[in-house]
Amino acid sequence: MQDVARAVGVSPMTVSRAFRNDASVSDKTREAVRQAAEAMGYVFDSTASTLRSQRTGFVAVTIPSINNANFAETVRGLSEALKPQGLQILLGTTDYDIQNEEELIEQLLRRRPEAIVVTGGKHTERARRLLENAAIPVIETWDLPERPLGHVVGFSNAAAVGMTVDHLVAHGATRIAFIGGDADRDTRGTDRRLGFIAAMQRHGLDATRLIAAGAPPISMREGARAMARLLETLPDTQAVICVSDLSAFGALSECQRRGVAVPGQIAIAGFGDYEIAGTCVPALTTVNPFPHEIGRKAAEVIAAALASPGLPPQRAAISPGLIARDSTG
Amino acid sequence: MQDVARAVGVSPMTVSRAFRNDASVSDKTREAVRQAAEAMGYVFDSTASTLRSQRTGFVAVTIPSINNANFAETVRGLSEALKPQGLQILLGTTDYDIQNEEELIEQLLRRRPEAIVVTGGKHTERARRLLENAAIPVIETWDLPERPLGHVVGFSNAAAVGMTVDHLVAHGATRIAFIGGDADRDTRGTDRRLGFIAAMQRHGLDATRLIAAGAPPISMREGARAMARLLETLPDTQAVICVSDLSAFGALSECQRRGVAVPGQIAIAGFGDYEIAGTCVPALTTVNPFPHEIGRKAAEVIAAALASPGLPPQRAAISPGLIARDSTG
DNA sequence: TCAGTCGACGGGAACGATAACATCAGCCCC
DNA sequence: GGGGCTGATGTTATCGTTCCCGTCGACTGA
Repeated sequence: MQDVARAVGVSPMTVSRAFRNDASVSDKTREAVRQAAEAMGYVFDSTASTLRSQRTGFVAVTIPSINNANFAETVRGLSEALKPQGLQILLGTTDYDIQNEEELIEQLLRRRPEAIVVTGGKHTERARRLLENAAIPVIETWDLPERPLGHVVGFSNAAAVGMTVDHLVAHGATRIAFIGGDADRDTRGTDRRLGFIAAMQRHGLDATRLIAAGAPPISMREGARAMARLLETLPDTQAVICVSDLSAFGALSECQRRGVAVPGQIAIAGFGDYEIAGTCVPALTTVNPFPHEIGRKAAEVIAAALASPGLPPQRAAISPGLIARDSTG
Repeated sequence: MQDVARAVGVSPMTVSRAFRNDASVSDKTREAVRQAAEAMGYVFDSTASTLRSQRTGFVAVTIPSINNANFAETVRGLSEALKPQGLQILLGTTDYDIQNEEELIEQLLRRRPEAIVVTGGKHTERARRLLENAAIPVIETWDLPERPLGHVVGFSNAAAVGMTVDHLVAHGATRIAFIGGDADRDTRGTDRRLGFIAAMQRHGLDATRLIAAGAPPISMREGARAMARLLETLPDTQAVICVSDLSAFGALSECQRRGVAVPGQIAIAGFGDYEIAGTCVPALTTVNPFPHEIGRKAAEVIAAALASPGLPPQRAAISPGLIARDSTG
């Protein structure tokens, strides 16, 4: 910056101002600075700017996996809405593990983000402390935690699966199964299973047809294997709800391989409204949790919280939408 | 850090050393520092460390879209292999546009990454200049550029599609079509189309059955629409290669809706070995570009380049593997 | 004409760590 | 016993910006 200043014949302070568009610099000077910088190959150094101004321009985001269209959509929504505010996403993945999440959160906080968005509402005690001490807006997403850390933009995974159960029951199904992961690692998956059980009991139906398909997140392949197990052990099942569209599609593919008619012999529903759910034959009944909307709203909350630091914790509840398609008749 | 130092009764320098595991500090002191920091809720500030040490611990990565399982896998491979080296990924998306890429690269370079990984080998002139001036290792991936900027970890998209053409021709197909995006925006998609044309000509076959399915990246839905168009305009087509497995699955689903037998009436091949290709019925013939491997190797190159600054540009060619499945007989 | 205002720009200190060098006690070994 | 070495710690200056305050000339309006 010194060098650029010398080249233009101004002070470093003026160069600094020229690079930020807000400060009072004449257009002529600004243009001269830009050109000199471009010619010299100078690239502004945010690390120094960050230290002095105490503004990093980062928003930290944790998601379970980058290889998941739903979370990717949330990140995209966030990113799009944060960009005009001059904020950039610093992304990390937890691999569906709250221990990893704790470590990741610490890593991210060292970078001094201006806000942090986490997926889910279940964290280790130390992670909670870290987030509380960070003195920045915290947004929990994809869940409606009972004991929120700060702001919340999410929905009830249990209630969303309840909608699917209601839909199947309305179509006359009574022997309904649930395919999900087997551990408590994926808390959203667990919530969906619990939501299934609660809804079945509410209808006075048997809620014990639970197929555990391995360590979450369960893939198409695991969904297929789980369906094979279901067809063999509980062949009179009329409908099955899968923890995600991916496993639901795997289940559907297994039926196709075995010549089991869907929905004729067994109805299948998924979760997430992945693109595949609308494309495959028969198209899958699913629930749209509006992942992009979650990201967009989280960005709005961040903007509001940064604008007025005393803002009380916001709670934006998203209403997932049931999408009834051919796979459930 | 001052406060922690006071609490423990040492100098800030000792605290600094205690936080980095390499320096010579007694175990007792280190432990005392950790505990004091934990108790006081102190979180290490990388921004300051970064400025003085000129080490950010960032590796910048640009990908076209976060919502793509192939690129996500590359990022995962990178991330896993960089973590043990104490490097963290700073991710940005270009939305398949080299103008966006230019802007993104500038944004990322301001953060002073220690290396940068870009997807593809086509960039604006200014982006090339920025990368060359940055004086850090540059790794181009998912391509084998003729005029590389630095290191390369990739494969020839054209040759990969050539393998698929060879496979179909070996199975007796002569009237083969290609479904892809319509613009030059997605350079890898364009390379695949050109590779298709070249391979067809090499076999002395008609290479004009090209279906343009809209602005890249083309989705399942667009693949389905393109297949509808293909079946209507060129009904004697024996096989079709799609620019990705997603569009290939869309094409397959359209055949299923129309009762067109796959592979009996028309064979379908995709690209990318997405999970869906191995799950759907019939399973899709595809090409595995080993995206995770690309990420892993890129991380290796980064490690080598950071260890020995004079390292000549590396060129790691990945050999994509054809996976023949039921969809091509 | 002159006080007041405003826009454009400069000087010096500071953000919170760490590189580089200095110090110092304890130990080893001839 | 003293020189040399090693491990643990302290001191000073510094990374490249920006905050804070100040200066200076031009313009305005009575």
